[in-house]
Amino acid sequence: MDKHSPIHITLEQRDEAVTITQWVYSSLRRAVMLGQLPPGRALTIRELASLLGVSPMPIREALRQLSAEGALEIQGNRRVMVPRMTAMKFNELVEARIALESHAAAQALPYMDSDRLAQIRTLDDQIDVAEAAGDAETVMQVNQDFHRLIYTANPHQVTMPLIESLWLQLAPFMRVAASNLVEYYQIDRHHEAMEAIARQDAIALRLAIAADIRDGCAFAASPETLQALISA
Amino acid sequence: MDKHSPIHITLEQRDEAVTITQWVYSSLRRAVMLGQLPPGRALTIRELASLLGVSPMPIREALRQLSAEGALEIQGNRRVMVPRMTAMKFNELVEARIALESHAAAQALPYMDSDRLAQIRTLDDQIDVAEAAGDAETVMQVNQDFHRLIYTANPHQVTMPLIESLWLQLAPFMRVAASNLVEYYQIDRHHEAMEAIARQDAIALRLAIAADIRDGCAFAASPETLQALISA
DNA sequence: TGAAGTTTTATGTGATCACAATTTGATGGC
DNA sequence: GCCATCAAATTGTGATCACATAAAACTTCA
Repeated sequence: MDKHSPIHITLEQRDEAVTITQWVYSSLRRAVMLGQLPPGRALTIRELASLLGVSPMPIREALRQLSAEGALEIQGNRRVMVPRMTAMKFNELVEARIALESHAAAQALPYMDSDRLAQIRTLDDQIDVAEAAGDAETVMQVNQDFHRLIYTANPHQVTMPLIESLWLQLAPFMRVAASNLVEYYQIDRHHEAMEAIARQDAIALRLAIAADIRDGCAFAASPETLQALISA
Repeated sequence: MDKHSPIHITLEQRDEAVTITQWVYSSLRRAVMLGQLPPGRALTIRELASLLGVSPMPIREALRQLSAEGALEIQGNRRVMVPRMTAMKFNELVEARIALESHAAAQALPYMDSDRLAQIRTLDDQIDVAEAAGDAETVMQVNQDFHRLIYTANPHQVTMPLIESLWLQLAPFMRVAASNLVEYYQIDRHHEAMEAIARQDAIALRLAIAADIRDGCAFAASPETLQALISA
């Protein structure tokens, strides 16, 4: 049944109030985020359907949505797979993140209030704890929440879906790299960002976000790491 | 059969080599671009199916893809529609365009060659012609091609899908506004951009692109025009 | 032994159907 | 005249099926 490598997806509890398609979507989305789907591996509808225990229909819809979001790629053969990464593409994704997220942060700054800043500080503390425990998985997860909580201060959301798309494209490769090395440098950048928010200093915030992203992705941009990611 | 207002979609010729879903997708996409689908109007799968003369299945897939791209919006009721516009959201979309496209232009600049620049100049001439003829439709169309041809000089594309998403969200409202007024100011900005490309001047290119977008959307940002768009 | 041609299998696409939930339109009461 | 209530119609969701195409496996020949 398995073409090349077997696939294992950690299923989450199925909520009755939600449609099967939505459940399949979030399941597959997390599988992509966690790097559970090998890049280049062809995903067949029927295989995923039996894997998740549903009919092919919700799988089709979820795959199309994920493809539209850049998480998956539809080849000419009409086969769908996790896109393969290249060093140049990785760099482009990081640069796009910097451009979009520093902009999103600046646009969100005027809407920031003390409540939200307090929540952001809480997340930063959680990252601290996870970092000390060497839990790279949680660090990445909460780090995303940290960034999202900043950008979503802006009630007129147009950038967040675009940013999520970039995260989806980077995540499977970031994770492989992150497992090698738990970083602690981000703390400084996060503090810079939080101070900039407190001061309502847009320029400083942009710089802090940009530096945070660049630092967080720099280790993966080393030739040997990238090579490992690509061939993986 | 029609809930509130009747819908008319200009169908393009169905290419046999392409799947029905793809044809439906491009048809609906263009309908959104041309503002043929009234914002807020609920789109039902069966209605579109009979309108396009296909089964509900390809419609479902196309709607999901367009929703993932931000062209359509799925409400809690599981109803799909063209998102309504607000003045603030319009502004956010324009600012996001500026941030993303000026970045994309700068990232594409090193890859630009004389062949592509010549093609870009050709498109600018076509805009000139359409402008003189008062053909706002063609102006918008070719103007998009103009921008796209700049950004896609970069062979490692990650920003173009994001930019297309912003275009999709803005287009239906831009068109309504553009029908009131055919602009000619863009020519200057386009010349600035092309000169910057010829000089490989990234900063000047960023400024030209940003100014072009801002100018092109400024007329729509006037309170009265926006009000007309929102209530339309 | 290896490559080309043929058969067999697997897969995506699209149509049809059943069902539950939502919306709509009518009805009755204040 | 207006709103709550209920019945009928509509709609999205998901499953199953048929078919054309692509991939894979097998056979055959050089």
